[in-house]
Amino acid sequence: MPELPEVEILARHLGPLLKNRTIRGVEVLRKRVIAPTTELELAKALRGATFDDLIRRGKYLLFGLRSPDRDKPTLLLGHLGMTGRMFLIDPAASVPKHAAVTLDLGNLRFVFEDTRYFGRLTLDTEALSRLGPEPLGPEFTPKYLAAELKRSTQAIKIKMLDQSLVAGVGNIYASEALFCARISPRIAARRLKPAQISRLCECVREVLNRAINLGSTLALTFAGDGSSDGLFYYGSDGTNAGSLEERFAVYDRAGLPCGVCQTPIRRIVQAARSTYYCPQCQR
DNA sequence: CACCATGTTCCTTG
DNA sequence: CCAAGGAACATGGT
Repeated sequence: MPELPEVEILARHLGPLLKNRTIRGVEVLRKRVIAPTTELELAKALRGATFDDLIRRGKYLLFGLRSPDRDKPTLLLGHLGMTGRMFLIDPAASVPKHAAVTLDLGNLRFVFEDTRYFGRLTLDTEALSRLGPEPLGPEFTPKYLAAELKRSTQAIKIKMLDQSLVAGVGNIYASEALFCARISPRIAARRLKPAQISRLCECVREVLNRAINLGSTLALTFAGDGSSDGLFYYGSDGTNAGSLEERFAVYDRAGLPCGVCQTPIRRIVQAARSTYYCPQCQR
């Protein structure tokens, strides 16, 4: 569940649940997800530490912890990769098959589970230094975007996925934002006109905000039960998540009619990833 | 068996 | 040095 809106919703839910809980033990089941931190370093930094705050930056989660024996707060960086999830379970309950890291919180167990193990939970915060501005923050302006795009020959869709351009937009919302802005995903970034850049800037904010607002309305438990614990965006469960077509105008809708002009939505491959767009509306 | 999947990093090429 | 392209990572669903 991993683009900016989903990470934002997770942070809002998990933050209050973790606040003031102290870590009693650390269990690493997949070393690769904590790299380059070692098991020893992680256990040393986290055991006895207490959760303070949880914020999102791009698609990253930043856990702030305080320790009785340390002056400075400890920062723990999380990333969900493609399939990562984080939730709290009863310590007596079984740990999921692809659990990568678990934290003993006494009467609760924090679980970071990730079937593909592309995610991260690490003390290494270097990745943050490579991130561009927050799309919902004040730095992400048409002026900024124009300056960044003017030398790039890359297709705008591919450029939107560049986390150093803007942090948090992924494959789904890149397609959605370009549809909203009526811009062809194939056009070279440097060819965008000022009016298009302004629309794109606004549309990025709009699609992300709408997804966050939708996520805020859902009753999520983050209990790891698989139905309402954060998989609000793919999920079989149309019950509280709403169907895909209610949420996405073009993503995963190849062959289905465009909601504006009825032209069939097209799927193309760019940088080895699917892009969906309306060939009529997006010129 | 084939192809597809919400992401990032590393290596190569130009 | 930089931009861009592609492979790798790992597992599961269809």
